Amino acid sequence: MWLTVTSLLRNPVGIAYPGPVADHLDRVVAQWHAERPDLDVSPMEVFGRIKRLYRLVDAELNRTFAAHGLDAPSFDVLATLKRSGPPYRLTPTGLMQSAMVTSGAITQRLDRLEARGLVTRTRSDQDRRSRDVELTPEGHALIDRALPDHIANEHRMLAGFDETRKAALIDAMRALLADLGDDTSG
Amino acid sequence: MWLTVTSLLRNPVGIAYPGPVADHLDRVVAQWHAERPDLDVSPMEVFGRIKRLYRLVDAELNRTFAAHGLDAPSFDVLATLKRSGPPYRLTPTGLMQSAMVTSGAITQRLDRLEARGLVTRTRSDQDRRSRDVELTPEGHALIDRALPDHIANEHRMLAGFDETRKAALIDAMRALLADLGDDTSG
DNA sequence: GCAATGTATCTCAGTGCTAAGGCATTCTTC
DNA sequence: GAAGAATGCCTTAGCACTGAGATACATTGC
Repeated sequence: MWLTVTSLLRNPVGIAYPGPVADHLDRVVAQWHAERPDLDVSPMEVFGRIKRLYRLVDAELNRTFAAHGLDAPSFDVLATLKRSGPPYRLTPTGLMQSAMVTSGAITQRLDRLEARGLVTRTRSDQDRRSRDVELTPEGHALIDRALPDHIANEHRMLAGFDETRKAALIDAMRALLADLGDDTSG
Repeated sequence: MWLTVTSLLRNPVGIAYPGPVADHLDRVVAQWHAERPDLDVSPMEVFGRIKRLYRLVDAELNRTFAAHGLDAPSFDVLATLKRSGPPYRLTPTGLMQSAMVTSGAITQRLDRLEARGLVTRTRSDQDRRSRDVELTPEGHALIDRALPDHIANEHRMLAGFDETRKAALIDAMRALLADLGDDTSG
C-alpha cells in the first residue's frame, strides 16, 4: 500500500509520503489543521485511536460474552476470580482495582452474579470489614465454557495482524501505560 | 530497566529476557498461564492494554472537560461540529458515525446541548427526514475556550513519551484499526 | 403512480456506571 | 486505651448508553 491520491490529499501534515491509506483519525487531524492551524493536535493521533480501538474491540468481544449469557462486566469478574487460581477468592477491592471501576460498580456486579448463583460473598475472618468473593461450581462451569470461546475470538480478531506490528504495539502500549502512571505494583 | 527478579518471576512465558518491568497485563497473562496452560492467551496482551489505556485516558481527559462545564460526550459533539469547518453543520447520522454510538445516544446528546443553547437543530431542506445540527455562537465560544486546554492536556500526557515509540504506536494502531474493519471511507 | 423497501431520527424501558455519602471496622498516635 | 483517621464495602440518585420499535420521509422497481 503506497502513495495514492487519497493518502496524499488526506495526509494531515500535507507532506507526500508512502504509507497506509488515511483512517478516521487522519481525517480528524486534517480537519483540525484546516480549522485551527495554530494548534498542534498531533496527540489526538494517539488518544483518538485508543478510543476508537476500544469501542471496536468492546463491541466485538461482547458478542462472545452474550453467546454465553454474559456481558463484559460479568465476564470480567468471573475471569478475574478464575485466573487468581485456588481458592478462586478475592475481595471486592481487588476486583475493583483490576477492573478500574468504582466500588459501587463492583457491589452491583457482585449483586447480579450472586443472584445468579455464580459467586458467593462471605465475611472475611481476617478483616471483618472485608468480604471474600468466591466462584461457585456454577461460576466455574460458566467461565470454563466461555473462556475458550473468548480466547478463540481474540485470536480470530488478530489473525490477519502482522506479528512485528503486534510486538511493536504491545511494547509501545506497555510503555505508555507506565508513562501514564498505570499501577504496576498489584 | 533490565533483568530483575520481578520481571523474571512475572514474565508470562517464564523465559528470562531483558525488558521493561511487568505491568498489569503481564501479570494477567502469567496468571492464566498458571491456571490454564492449555490456552494461548497472548491476544490479551493487545486487547487488555487497549482497555486499560482507554480507561486511564478517558478519566484524565474528563478532568479538563469538567473544568469547562462539559463532559466527554458533549465535548465530542461540539468538537466534531467545530472541526467540520464552515458552516459548522452536520447531521445526527454524521455525528453518530464519528462518535461510534447509537442514534438514540446522539438524540440525547443533542437534546442536552440544545437545551443549553450550544447547538440548534433545524429540518433539512434537501431531505426532510434529516436535521441540520449547527453550533450557536455560545457553542463556538465554549469549544474555542475548551479546545486549547484539552490539547494542552493531551500534550502534557504525552510529554514524557518517547517519540519513536509514539510513532510506532500510531503506526500499529492504524494498522490494527484497518484490520478490525474500522470504516476508512468517511 | 404506487407499493415496497430503505433511510433519518426519535422514543422509551432497561442497564451499568459514577459520585457522594453512610456505616462498621481497623489502624495510628498519643 | 481512647480519639481521630483511614479503610472496606454498601446505598442511592442521577446520568448516558443500548436495543427495539415507531414515525415520517425518500427511493426503487414495476
